[in-house]
Amino acid sequence: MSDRRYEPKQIEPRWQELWAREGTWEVANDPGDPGAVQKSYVLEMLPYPSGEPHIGHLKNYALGDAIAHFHRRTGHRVLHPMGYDAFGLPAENNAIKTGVHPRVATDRSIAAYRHWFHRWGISIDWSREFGTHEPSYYRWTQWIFLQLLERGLAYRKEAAVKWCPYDQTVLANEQVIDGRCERCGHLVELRQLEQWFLRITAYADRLLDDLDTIDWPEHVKAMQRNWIGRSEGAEVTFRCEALGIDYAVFTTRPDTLFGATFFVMAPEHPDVFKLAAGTEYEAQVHDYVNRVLGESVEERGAADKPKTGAPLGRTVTNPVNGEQIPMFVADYVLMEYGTGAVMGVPAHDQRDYEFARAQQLPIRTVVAPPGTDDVPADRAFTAHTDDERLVNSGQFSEMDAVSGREAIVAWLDREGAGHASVNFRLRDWLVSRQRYWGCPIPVVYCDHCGLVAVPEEDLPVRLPEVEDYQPRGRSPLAAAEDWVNTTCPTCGGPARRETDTMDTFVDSSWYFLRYCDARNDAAAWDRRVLASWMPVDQYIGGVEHAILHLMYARFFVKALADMGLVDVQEPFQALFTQGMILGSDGNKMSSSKGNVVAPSAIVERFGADAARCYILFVGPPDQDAAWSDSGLEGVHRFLSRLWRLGDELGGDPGSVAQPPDPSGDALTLVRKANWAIDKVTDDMRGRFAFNTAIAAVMELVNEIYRYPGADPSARRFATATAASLVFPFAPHLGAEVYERLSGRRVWDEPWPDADPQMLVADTFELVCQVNGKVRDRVTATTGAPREELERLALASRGVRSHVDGHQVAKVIVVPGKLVNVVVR
RNA sequence: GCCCGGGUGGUGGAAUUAGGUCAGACACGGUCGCCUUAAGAGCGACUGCCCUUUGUGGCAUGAGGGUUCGAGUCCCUCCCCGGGUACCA
Repeated sequence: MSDRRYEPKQIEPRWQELWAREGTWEVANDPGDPGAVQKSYVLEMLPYPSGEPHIGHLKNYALGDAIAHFHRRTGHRVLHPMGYDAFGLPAENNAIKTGVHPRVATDRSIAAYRHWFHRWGISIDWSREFGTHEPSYYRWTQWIFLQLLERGLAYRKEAAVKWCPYDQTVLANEQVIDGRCERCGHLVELRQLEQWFLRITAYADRLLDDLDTIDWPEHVKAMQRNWIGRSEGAEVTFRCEALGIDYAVFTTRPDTLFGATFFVMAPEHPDVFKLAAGTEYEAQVHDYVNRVLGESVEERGAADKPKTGAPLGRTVTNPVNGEQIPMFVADYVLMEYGTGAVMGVPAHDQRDYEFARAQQLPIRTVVAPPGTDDVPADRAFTAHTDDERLVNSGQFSEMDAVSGREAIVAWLDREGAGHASVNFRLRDWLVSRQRYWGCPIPVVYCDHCGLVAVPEEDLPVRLPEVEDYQPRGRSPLAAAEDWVNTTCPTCGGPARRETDTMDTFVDSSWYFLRYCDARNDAAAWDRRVLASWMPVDQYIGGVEHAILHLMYARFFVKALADMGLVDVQEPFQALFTQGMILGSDGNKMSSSKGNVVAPSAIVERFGADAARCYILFVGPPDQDAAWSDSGLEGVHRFLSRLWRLGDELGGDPGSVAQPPDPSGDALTLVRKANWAIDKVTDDMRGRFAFNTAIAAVMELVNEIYRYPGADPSARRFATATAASLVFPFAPHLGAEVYERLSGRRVWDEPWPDADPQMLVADTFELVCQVNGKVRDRVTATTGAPREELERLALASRGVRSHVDGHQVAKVIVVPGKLVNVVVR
C-alpha cells in the first residue's frame, strides 16, 4: 500500500491549466444539423458579482457541473456557459459609500469570480462569457425593450407605486416583502408617479397554464400560481343615481349578491372626493383619505388591523333587488385589485363583516345550509357546506349555491348589469428605476413628437459617466446634461433622453438566449442557432428566484415567441432549486454571526474536489445543510483513499477493462464495480441523488481496500471505475487517477455501462418470515421456482421452530426475495 | 387563515419512485485495537434502545387508528417543525 499522500494542490492546477489551454469545454454552434447529436443546455443562474463568490455559489456550480459532465459522457453536446448579472443596486450603493465607480468594483469582482470558477474546475464554455453591463450586451437589452414598446407591451403610466425612501427608487410589487424593500429592508411608501411598465398581465393566463408543461418543483409552481392569483367570478355594475355613474365591482361570490348591504371604495379611487362633495361627510372623507394615504404600505397591509372607513353620503343601486345601499370609503379595499371598489356582503365575508360591525350596518344571510333560514351572523362566512342553498334571494331563493350563482350571473348578463369575469392578482411589471447603475431606457422626449424610440441603429444608448450617484429621487443620469440633451430622431429638434434605468431583472430575463449566440454583433441572436440550443434543459438555482426572475424570464420568452423571434414557449424545461448551505451552528451564514465559511479557505486547504464532493455528499441537494468541518475531512479521506489506490496500481498505464471470467475476490470486486455503475447512473439520471451516488463510490473504494490480495486486473478495473464515476463530482482527481491507470482522459471515455451479467449473483439470501417476522435466512438459487423457495423456507430451522404446533394457513412467496409463512 | 415541504440513531442522512430482505447504506462523532519511541496520518473492529431469561429475545421511523400475510412507505384523525403568501373581494 502506498504511503505517499494525496496532494490536491499539485493535482488540480495541472488539469485546470490543461482545460483552459485546450478550451476543453467549448462547444460550437451547429444549427445545420439539429438532432444529429442530442443537445443538452445545462445552466446555473448567473451570479451577481459582488466581492468574491460564497459557498452558495460553490454549491450551485458544483451541482450544474456534475450534470454537465454526466450529460457530456452520456453522448450529449453540452452547452454550459457563464456570465455575470452586473448591473444593480449593491454595486451602486457601494460606489456611494467608497467612491469606487460601480464599473470598477463590478469588473474587479467579475475577475474574482472568473478566477474561482477556474480554480473550482467548473467545466465552462468560456468563449461565450459576458457581463450584462457591457454595451455589447445591453445594446440588445435595449433592442428588446424597443420591440416590447412597439407592441404596446412596454408603456408609461401614472400609478400609485411602491417607493423605497432609502434607495430613492420605485420598486416592482415583487420586490416588496412584508411592506419593506427587499434590498435594504426600509418601509416602502406609496407614491403617485409616472413610470415604465411591462405588460406581463397580458400573459397571465399563459404563464399559469404553461406551468403544466414544464418539469419544475411543485412548490415553485405553486408559488407562481399564487402570485398570478387567478380568481373566477363576476363583474357587477352598481349605479349611483345621484351622479349618474356606474361602478363595477368584481366578486367571486355572485351568489351572495342579495346580501350586499353596503358598497366600499378604495381611498385611492379617483371618484371618492367627487362623490363626497357637497355632502355632510365631505370634510370627514378628506381627513380619512389623507390619513390613510400617509400610512406606509406595511401599516396599511396589517391584516389584524381594525376596519376603518368613512361614509360618502351617497348610495348605489343593487342591480338584483333595486335596493339603495350606502357608499363608504375604507382602506381595506385596494385600488390595485379588481375595480378598486367592492360590494359589502357582511354575512359571507370576514372583512365585510368586521366593517359592518364597526359601522353598524345590517347583516343579511343569503346562503344557508338546508333547513335553516338564518345562520348566526358571526358564523355565516366560516362554515360552508356542499349542500348550501340561497335564501332571502328573491326569485333565486331555494336554489343550491352553485346553480344559484350561475343563474344570477346569467340574469345579470341578460339585464346588462354584469357578466362572468376572471381577475388576476398579478400586476404589470414596473421596470423603471431612478438609479445610475443600470441599462438606460432607449427613448427620448421631444417637445414636438412626444415620446420617441431611439432608432435601432443608434443603439446602444450608452450609460454616461457621472460624478455623483447619490439618489435624490430622480435618476443620477439627469445630472449628465450633455448626455440628456440630444436631438429628436424624428424631427431633429431638441429632445431630452429618458433618465431612468431598467430594473436589473430585465437584464437577466434574456441572458440565457444570448449565451446561444454570444458573439453575434449583427443581432441579439440568430434564430436558427437559438433553436438548436433552446430551451434550457436543466436550470439550477436558489428558490429565492421562484417568483421574480423565473416569472419575468418566462414572460420575456413568451413575448419574444409571439414576435416570431424564438421558437419555444418556455425558457427552462426543467428546474432544480438547491438548498442553502448553513453555518455549522445551523443558522444562515452571516458575518454578524461569525459563521461564514469562505470557499477560498476550504479550497486552499483541502482542494476543490473535496469541497465540491462534500457539498454534494452532505445531503439531498434541494435541502438546506449545515456546514461541518469534520464532514469535509471525511470526504477528503475518501478521495485520499482513492488517490492511493491509483498511486499503487497506476505505475505504468495499461488496460482498465473488466477482466474476463473473474472468480473469487476478483469476482466480488467486479460485481461491486458494476453495482456502483448501476447505482451512480440511476442516481444521476433524472434524479439529483448525488449524495447516494458518492456514497456508492465510497462503498466501491471500501470494497477494493477490503480485498488487497484480489487479482490486480480486477483491482485496476474497480479503481478505474471508481475514478470514472467520481469524475463529475471530483473532476481533477477522477481525471488524475484514471490517467494514471489507463493513460487516457476520462472525459473522452463514454460513461460506463453496467454488465448485466455482473449485476445478478447465482444465489441470493432468501428471507424466511413467519407471520411477517424474519425468522431465518437461507441461500437460494437465483431464479428458483416458487415451490422450491417455499420448500426451502419451510425446511429452515428458524421457520420450523416458529411453525411448530401451529397450523399453516397460507404461504406467500415473493420470488427472488422472501417467503412468508402465515400460521394460526 | 390559505398553499407547499418535512418529522427516521448522539449528528447529517439511506431505504419512500412499484409496500417485502432482522430499518438505519454512506459519512461524522464515539469506544477499543494494530502500527509508531511518541504524536499525527493510516489500517481494522464495535457503535438505535431495553433486559434479574444475552435469546436466531423484546421494543423502535412525531402520536393514535385503519388496510394488508407483511407498513417508515398506502388511507384516516391529530400534534409539531420549516418555507411561501396574505385585508386579492
